[in-house]
Amino acid sequence: MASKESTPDVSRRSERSRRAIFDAALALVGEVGYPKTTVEGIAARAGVGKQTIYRWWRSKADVLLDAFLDLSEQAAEAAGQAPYAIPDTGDLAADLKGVLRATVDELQDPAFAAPSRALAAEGVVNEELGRRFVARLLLPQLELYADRLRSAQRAGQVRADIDPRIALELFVSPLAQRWLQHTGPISYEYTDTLVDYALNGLAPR
Amino acid sequence: MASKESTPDVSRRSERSRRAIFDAALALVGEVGYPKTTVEGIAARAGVGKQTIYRWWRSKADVLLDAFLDLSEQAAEAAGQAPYAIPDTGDLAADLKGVLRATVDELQDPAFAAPSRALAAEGVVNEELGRRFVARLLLPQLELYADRLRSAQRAGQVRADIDPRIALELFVSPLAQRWLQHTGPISYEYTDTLVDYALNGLAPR
DNA sequence: AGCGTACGAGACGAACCGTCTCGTCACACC
DNA sequence: GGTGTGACGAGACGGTTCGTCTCGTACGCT
Repeated sequence: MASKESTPDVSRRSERSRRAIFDAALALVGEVGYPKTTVEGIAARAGVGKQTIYRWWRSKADVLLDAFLDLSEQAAEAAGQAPYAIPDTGDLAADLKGVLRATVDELQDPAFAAPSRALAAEGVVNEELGRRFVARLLLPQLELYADRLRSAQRAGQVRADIDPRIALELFVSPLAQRWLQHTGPISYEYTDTLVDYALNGLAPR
Repeated sequence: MASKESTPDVSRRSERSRRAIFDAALALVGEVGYPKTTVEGIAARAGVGKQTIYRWWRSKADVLLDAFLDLSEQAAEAAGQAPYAIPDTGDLAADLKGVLRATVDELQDPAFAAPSRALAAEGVVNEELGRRFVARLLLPQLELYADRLRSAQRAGQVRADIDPRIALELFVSPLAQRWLQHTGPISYEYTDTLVDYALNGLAPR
């Protein structure tokens, strides 16, 4: 006897509907924007009853989070084995600049940017969803930077007393803020500059 | 003959209603959250007809932006003459740490944080409003940091070839991102560390 | 084979939306 | 001061979406 609140019988779930809902949600967010995307609209486009959505998710934000996670997994598989590991050529500055340039490209891709923006915005105001978004998407990404910085510490290219988890924010957060809040333009030149400033510092050497 | 689209006769506007709407909007956002704040709710609480709100603003986000700008001005006046100018004692690190600590306190204040969060979130997804939010609130703040950094450049404490507008992001953006996206805790120790890392760089000196 | 349950479809009341229409009253203008 | 214009509070209105519910159908465990 399953608890009344728990999700229904997962083994009988229609994979076909699940995928159709993901596709419809991502498409709608890209086409009409997040605020105008409705559960009814998703259901209609997916050829699915509303109840089927409400049976498995609690809100449209929930649907979009799962849809985006699914999209990310697909993208990761398509991109090859290691999902977005940061290269380690021994040249820290070059490695970081390369990854940030790839991120810049990603942020310009509407298919990726629209749902990502929507989820980030929802997370700002809805703490519970925000924490899930961060834990499942953002933090794993940040951890890759931390790993690369630790490697640089072992190589003596970064001071040993530096906390990698904070250090990475010096170049990641500015890019994130410019993108999210439109506080400035985004370009390769900009991210390259961030890396240079972060590694060398603002004070004269 | 005024254009049909322009705002109605401003000289006949009720200041009483304007203030009541601001108070109600800020109170509701703080109490029930931004998504559950409605135009009808604001009108009812302010003791005002809905039309009076739609006559002067286009959306609840617009109302909240004006309400928050008003709140900021009041706070600035109450805090004294110069609105949040960054002190210049000659010790750049200490000055920055002081201001950032004050910002940390501000971000913990619910009366200030709730509407600020709501506007930031709306701005992420609504670019037009986002740009106004940034132009009228965020950029003026950032310019103060840029000014302080330019002063430090003249004093030889910051390299002359550094772009102050980008440099300030090294310590401002990480704090912003942690606060907005809940990517990590916020504390004096954290912001102090950011300033140290940014000024001295991650690489060994 | 059959039972159970997820499914598509859509009806339902509730909440808000944004527009509109009242009658009232404050204030700008003369 | 007197007058008339237009903003005001109030709320009715149709439309949209919400989240719940109730059907009959058909898929998939056991």
